[in-house]
Amino acid sequence: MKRKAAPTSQACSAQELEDALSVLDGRWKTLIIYHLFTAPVLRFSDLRRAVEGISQKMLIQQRRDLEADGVIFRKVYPVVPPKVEYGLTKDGLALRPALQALQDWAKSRTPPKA
Amino acid sequence: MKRKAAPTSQACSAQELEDALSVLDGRWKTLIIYHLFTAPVLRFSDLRRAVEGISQKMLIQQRRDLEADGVIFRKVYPVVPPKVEYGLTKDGLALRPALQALQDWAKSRTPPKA
DNA sequence: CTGGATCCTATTGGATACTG
DNA sequence: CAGTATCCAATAGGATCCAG
Repeated sequence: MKRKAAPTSQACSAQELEDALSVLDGRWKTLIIYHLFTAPVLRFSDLRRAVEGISQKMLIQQRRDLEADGVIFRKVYPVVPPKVEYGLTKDGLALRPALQALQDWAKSRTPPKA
Repeated sequence: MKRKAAPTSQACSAQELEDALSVLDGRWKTLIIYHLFTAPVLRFSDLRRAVEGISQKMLIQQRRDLEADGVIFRKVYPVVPPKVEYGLTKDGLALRPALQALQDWAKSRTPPKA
């Protein structure tokens, strides 16, 4: 679901949390970001292979959202076979601790079943 | 969107991240958890007022998911006017650093516009 | 290679009425 | 008070075809 600007008009800082989540929401965003941690930059096709399972549409769409949110940057090379590289911006990189914390949580909590 | 078990069958630990996100996904889950940080336990109506904007259906539904994921517990009092209290489990509380990190990120990144 | 545009379906989530 | 059930609208996301 799309979390738009929270209607929370109060002083409640749950607002900030919503703000952060709104950036990461979407089935693939976090995955895209995650994979961008593994390399300085990735090309479109690299990302598509990395995320694996993502449709072209989603990769473009969610990538664009992330770009709009200033999390990832896009560098286009004006060459014959189009070449575009994507990478994390300052804000994107700053997201690492948070994602790491989530990942740690997933690992540490009462082991599911497997 | 519902993030079901990631089909990622590889050794890639993006899986863990997905796992964590799947628990928090849903428009209100993080908000519910967030508000449960503010008190040891909250009653149904308390939560409803706290989250504010959430429909009864969503509160029940998402709360139940969180319960199923072992993030929050539910204590029913067999009294005349039904009384049920909700609180965070061990795993739920362990989620705090992660959510805090996200919140910090939201605050620290290039100030939007407001 | 990158990515835009459509069509289409599953899911999400909101409103409301009803029950113990 | 807490929870359920149903009807409905909005949206996310997948497949596919087209274009620079």
